[in-house]
Amino acid sequence: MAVSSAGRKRPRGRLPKVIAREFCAMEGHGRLPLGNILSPAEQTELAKIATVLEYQTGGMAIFSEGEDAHFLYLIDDGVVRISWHLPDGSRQVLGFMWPGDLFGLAEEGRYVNTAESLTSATIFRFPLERLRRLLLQEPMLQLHLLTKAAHELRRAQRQIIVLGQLQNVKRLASFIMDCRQHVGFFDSRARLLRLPMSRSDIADYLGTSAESVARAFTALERDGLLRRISPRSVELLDSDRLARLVRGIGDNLR
Amino acid sequence: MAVSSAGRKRPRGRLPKVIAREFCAMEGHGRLPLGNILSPAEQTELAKIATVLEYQTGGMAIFSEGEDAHFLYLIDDGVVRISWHLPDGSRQVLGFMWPGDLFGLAEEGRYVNTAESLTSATIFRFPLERLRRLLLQEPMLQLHLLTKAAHELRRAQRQIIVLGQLQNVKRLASFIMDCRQHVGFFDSRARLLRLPMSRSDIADYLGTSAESVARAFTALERDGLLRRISPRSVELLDSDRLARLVRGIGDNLR
DNA sequence: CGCCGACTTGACACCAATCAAGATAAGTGG
DNA sequence: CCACTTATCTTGATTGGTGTCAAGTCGGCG
Repeated sequence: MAVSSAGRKRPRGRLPKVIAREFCAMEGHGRLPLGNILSPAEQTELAKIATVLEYQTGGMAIFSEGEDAHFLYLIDDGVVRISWHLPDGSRQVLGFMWPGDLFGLAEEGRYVNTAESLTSATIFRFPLERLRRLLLQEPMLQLHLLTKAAHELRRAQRQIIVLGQLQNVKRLASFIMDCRQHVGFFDSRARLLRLPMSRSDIADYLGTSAESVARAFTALERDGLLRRISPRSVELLDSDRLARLVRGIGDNLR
Repeated sequence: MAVSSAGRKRPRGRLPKVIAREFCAMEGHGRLPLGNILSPAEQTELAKIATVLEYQTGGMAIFSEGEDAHFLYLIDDGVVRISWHLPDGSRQVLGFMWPGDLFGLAEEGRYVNTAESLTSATIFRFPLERLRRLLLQEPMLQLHLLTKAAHELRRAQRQIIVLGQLQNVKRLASFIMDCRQHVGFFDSRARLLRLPMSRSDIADYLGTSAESVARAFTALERDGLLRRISPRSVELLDSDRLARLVRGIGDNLR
C-alpha cells in the first residue's frame, strides 16, 4: 500500500431482514460436510451436539469480535466473511469460509473477529464445552480436527505470502485461483466462476482498494485471461496462464 | 509494495560451521519449555520421545521445504527463522520462532517451508509417528496442542492484518512490539531490545525491503520513539507511543 | 589493520491509494 | 411490470509511499 488507509468507513452490512431459524442437527440431516476427513460414526457423534442455523440472506451477522465465544461453526452451505476491524473503521477481511470450513476462533473466551453471511447459508453450530468433552472422549476425532487446524494455518501462511510478495494484479489472480477450487461456484465446462462477494470485500481481503481490484480485473481481461460477464460472474479464459502468473512466471503484465 | 519484487536474490544463509549434536531428551533435561500449557506429567511423556538438537551457531539449516517431514520441533533456547522461497529466488519470512514455540508444519508428508537457526539454539525434536500415537493415548495433551495451534493461527492472522493494513513504519513498530514480549531479548529496566535477525530478515517478514526497514528505523528514531545503539540493539524510549502507533492512534508520522 | 558484509542514505521511477465523476446493476415502490 | 432510487462498479487524474539502483558508512571478523 502506498497511502494510509486510515479513515475509510464502510457500511457494516445491512441488518438481517429475517431472523435465522435454528433446529437440532439430527433432524433430517445427521450428515456433516466433513466426509473427506471424518468417518460416518464420527460425523454422527458430532451431529448429536450440533444445531443447524439457517441464514436466509447475505449480510447477516453470525458473531462479532469481542462477544463471548460459546460455539464453533461449520458451513454446510453458503459463504461467510471473516473480518477484523481497526479502531479507525477500516477493515481487514481475514478469509472467506466455504462449505466444509470451520470457523469461530476465540481467544480468552471471546471471538477475535467478526463473521457475516455473504449469501444465504446453512451452518452447523457446536457448543464449545460439549465439543471439548467429546474431543477428549474421541482422540481420533480430535486428531482430525487438529489436521484441519493445520490446514487453516497453512492457508493463512499462503495469504501472508500473497500480501507480502505479490502486487495487485497477481493478488487478484491468486484470489481467483482460490475461488476456482470451490465446487458449486466454478462450472468447469463453461469455465464460469461465480463470486459471492463484492469488490470491496475482495479489496479488504487482498489489502488493497476496491478501485484497484476493478483495475486489476480490467488488466486481466485486457490480456485475455478472463472475461467479465457481470461484476460477480467471470469466464476464466486461460486458467493455466492465471496459475503461472501467480507463480511468478510470465509476468509481462502491466 | 510499489514495484515488483521479482528477481531479488539473497544469500541463503551460510553453511553450518559445526554439525549439530543430538542426544536423548531425558538425559539431564526432562523439562520442556511448555510449562505454561502442559502439566509436569505431560512434559515427561513428551520428553520420552524427544531428541535434543544443539545448533552451535546461526545460519544452520534445520529443514528445507520439500523434504520429507518426520519431526515436529520445539525451541528450548534460541531463535529460528521460518521462510518460504518463490521460484524466482525472492523470499517471504513467515515468522520467527522463539523459546517455547512449535514448528515443522507439513503438508502431505513434506515440509512446506524452510527453518534455519538465527542464533545458536537448543531444540527438541519429536518423531511425528510416535507423537501421533502419544496424542491418541493422551487426549488432554492433544487438546493442549490444539490450543497451541489455534494460537499460531491467531498469530498468522495478526500478521495478515499487519501486511494488509499497515504501512512500513507501522509495520516495523508492530514488529518491535512483538519482539519486546520475549524475555531474554528485552531488558525492561534498561529498555533495551536485542534483535537476533538482520534488516533483510525483518524486511522479508514485513513484506518490504531492507532499505525501507532502515528508513523506518530512522523515522522512529527521529520522532523519539527509539534510539539505535547498534544495528541489532535498540533502546525503546516510548513503548506506549509505539503501541498507539500500531493501533492507528496518533499517526502523525512521516 | 584491512577486508567484506551489513547497514544507511539519497535520487529516481513506478505502483497504487485517493478523490472525483460517470456507468452499470440491483433493489424499491407505485 | 416499469420507473425511480441507490448501491456497486468502473474509469480518469493526481499524489504519495516505497521499491530499486547507487554510493557511502559503519562494524565485525580474520
